[in-house]
Amino acid sequence: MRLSRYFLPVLKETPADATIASHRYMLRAGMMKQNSAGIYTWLPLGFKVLKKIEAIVREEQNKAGAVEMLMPTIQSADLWRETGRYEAYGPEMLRITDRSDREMLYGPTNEDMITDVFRSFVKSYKDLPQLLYHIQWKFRDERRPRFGVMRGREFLMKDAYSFDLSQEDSVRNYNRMFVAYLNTYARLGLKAVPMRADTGPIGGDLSHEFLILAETGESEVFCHKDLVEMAPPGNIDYDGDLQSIVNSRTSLYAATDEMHDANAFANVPKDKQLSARGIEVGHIFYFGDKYSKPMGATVMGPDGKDVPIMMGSYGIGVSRLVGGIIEAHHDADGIIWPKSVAPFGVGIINLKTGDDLTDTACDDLYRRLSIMGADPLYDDKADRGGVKFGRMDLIGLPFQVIVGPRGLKNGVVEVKNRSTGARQEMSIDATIEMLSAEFAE
RNA sequence: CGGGGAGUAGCGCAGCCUGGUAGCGCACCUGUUUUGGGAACAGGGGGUCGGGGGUUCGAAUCCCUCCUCCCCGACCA
Repeated sequence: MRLSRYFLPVLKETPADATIASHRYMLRAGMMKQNSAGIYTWLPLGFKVLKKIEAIVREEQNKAGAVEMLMPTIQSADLWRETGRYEAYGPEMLRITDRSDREMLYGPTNEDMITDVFRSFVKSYKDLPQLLYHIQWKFRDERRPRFGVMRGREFLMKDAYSFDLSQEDSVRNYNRMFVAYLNTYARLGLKAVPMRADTGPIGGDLSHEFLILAETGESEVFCHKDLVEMAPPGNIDYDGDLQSIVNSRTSLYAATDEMHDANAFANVPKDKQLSARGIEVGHIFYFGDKYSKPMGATVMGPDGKDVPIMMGSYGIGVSRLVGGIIEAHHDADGIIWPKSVAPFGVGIINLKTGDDLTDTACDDLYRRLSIMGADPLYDDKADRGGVKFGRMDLIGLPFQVIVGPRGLKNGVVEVKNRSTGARQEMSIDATIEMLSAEFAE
């Protein structure tokens, strides 16, 4: 993409309303624009990142055996009445009526709807287990939206739902999601720690929140230090034994403040105790027949009797992750995108547009990097060097190739690694070779 | 929902106390000179001062009311 033809409204000054890094940088880097409290327009750069994160989440869900579908954003109130949630949900649910005065709502979540889908078609235990998901916009009318996309009212969420005959069977799906989440966050460049979460009235220990550590996190967390640096499971057989992987995490202490047990935490070796703040980026949940029972979602078991389906739900806040990743990866100059989610792979800075030699070298680089799949963003605008450097640092692409007449005289360009800040001069051929290795996948 | 703060040009702000033709910086447009870390000079465009009502000869400024946004807390299947 040539910057001169892109839509990238960067801001020089920080909007007064933004107080945390991710919010500031998303506004300044032209990733989004606020429309009202907790509701944002995703501008091209932000949208591109959002879609990359979504793609990684999708790939990992598919690997784990989940099946994608899509449910609507607008739901009928009747469905929610069946589970009693229409009354119970409260003012966080955006309720609307259509032209015929039918009561509708903008979905804050989809348990009721997926249960309805399931009961419409599945009648036998032989069709279990099932694991379905979709990635869809949600709306929760938060009392206090804040921190940009970190706590928006409208947000993009991946929500998966599992259906099993028994709780024991449910654990297999639960573990699939648990492991898939570890892999997902690792690919996104995040160190997410699963922590025991409140299961509400259901009981048991089948609920975990995944949190990334960050100063600006909304929750206070306590955990064993080793959990933070633990390597992801990677490519494993999702139909194999996942329990040992899950155990490797759950055997170490980790809890948010609501679940914190100071006595248990005291048993963690002093030098391994970590108390910090965290951002919740995922939540997995087993809730049994909470929805299937009131909605009459049953299947016939091997013994010929109808039994309610045992369900779980598994959420990842996709739009929140955009902010979460920035919170984890930025410096005073701007964002530092992990390669996997960077909106573009490489930035090309032309320090003297209009100069034949420089233009030609940039065009050549741009073409070759494009073919290579490095997805370059070529700053071909007429701005001065300083403006271009600042802008490129702000939007945080992993690599910058700086091209100017001075270097070209000696046959070199400068390659800057945004993350380390290291720069080195090399020929264009060497640059292509080096970046080609970086983007080989 | 409790407490606090703020709405004046695209962004950041001053002006309000003490009423009298709406300003500054950046951004934007034109021109000239510049050009390897956010250029200089000259000229220029852009405003229902959040909305409504009131007081007054006169309201960005004083009064009433509504709306919106932000921060702290509580809340967060």
